[in-house]
Amino acid sequence: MDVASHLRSTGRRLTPQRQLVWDALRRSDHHLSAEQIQDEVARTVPEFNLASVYRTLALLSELGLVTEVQLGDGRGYWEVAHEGETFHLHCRACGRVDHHEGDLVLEIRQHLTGGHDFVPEDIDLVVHGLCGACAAVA
Amino acid sequence: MDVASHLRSTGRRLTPQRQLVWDALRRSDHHLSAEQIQDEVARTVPEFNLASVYRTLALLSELGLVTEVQLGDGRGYWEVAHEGETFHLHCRACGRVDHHEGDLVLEIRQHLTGGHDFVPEDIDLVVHGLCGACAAVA
DNA sequence: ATCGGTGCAAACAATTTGCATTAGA
DNA sequence: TCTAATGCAAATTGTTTGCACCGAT
Repeated sequence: MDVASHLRSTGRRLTPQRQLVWDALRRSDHHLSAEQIQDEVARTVPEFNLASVYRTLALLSELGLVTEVQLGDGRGYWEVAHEGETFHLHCRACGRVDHHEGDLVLEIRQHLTGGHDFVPEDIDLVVHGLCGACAAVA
Repeated sequence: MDVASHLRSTGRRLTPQRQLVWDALRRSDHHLSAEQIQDEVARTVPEFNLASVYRTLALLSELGLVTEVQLGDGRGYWEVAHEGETFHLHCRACGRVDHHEGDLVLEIRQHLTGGHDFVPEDIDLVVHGLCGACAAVA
């Protein structure tokens, strides 16, 4: 589950930059934009290059180690890839994003497989609304 | 259901540009990006301004007449707003996008309302995969 | 005659890319 | 060593905005 082996197995090199981006994502409990990753890494390695963040994310994504989520504000947010299929609960008040494992996405897949003339692959499900805390205040 | 009345009722003006953008969307059987709308309109009115397309889309969206969909390529696609809740089936081979009415989105809403500590509002569901025709060829 | 709307061009923001330099393997 | 990866800055892309002019009401 470490980057090193994933990289080596595809002939890629392990660089400090890649390790740092990966570490930042693992360490974080929430989704990070490319710029947030840069900021995070820059806390220990100032002047960390943003282009490297993007290139690393593209690579890690290709290797299936990270995933991008679109939350509706036009920029991409990244997280360590999950095992099962998950969807996102995005609070419009505090901005927090939770994942939800569970069988919902699977149900969607099954729903589609029966009858609809379509072979589902990736399912992007983002639910916008209010998280418990924010709903309580409102 | 025409733009004119919607605009007038909110004190907005009906301009040829707005009418043209609306017509282009109504006429189209699929989702259009801002640039595609410009191209479409430009067939009858060359030199149609792209900024006006964006401004018109923002306005029509605010009035609830059109909706934006994010298909994953970073740009926005637009369609005339639907009555019920729908989701999108996006074919990665031919690029076609179908909507699906039906109770799936409603089920998702219900699923969330029971137990999960979250108040769902907008549900963005895009299923990427292969449409019937493309799946047959593959 | 009023403002609201348009066109144009410049501003923006997120992401990508070309190229010379650096550094894993 | 040898080629892949980085840093930097410039280029792209989709979208937004400031402002002078124009036109729907």
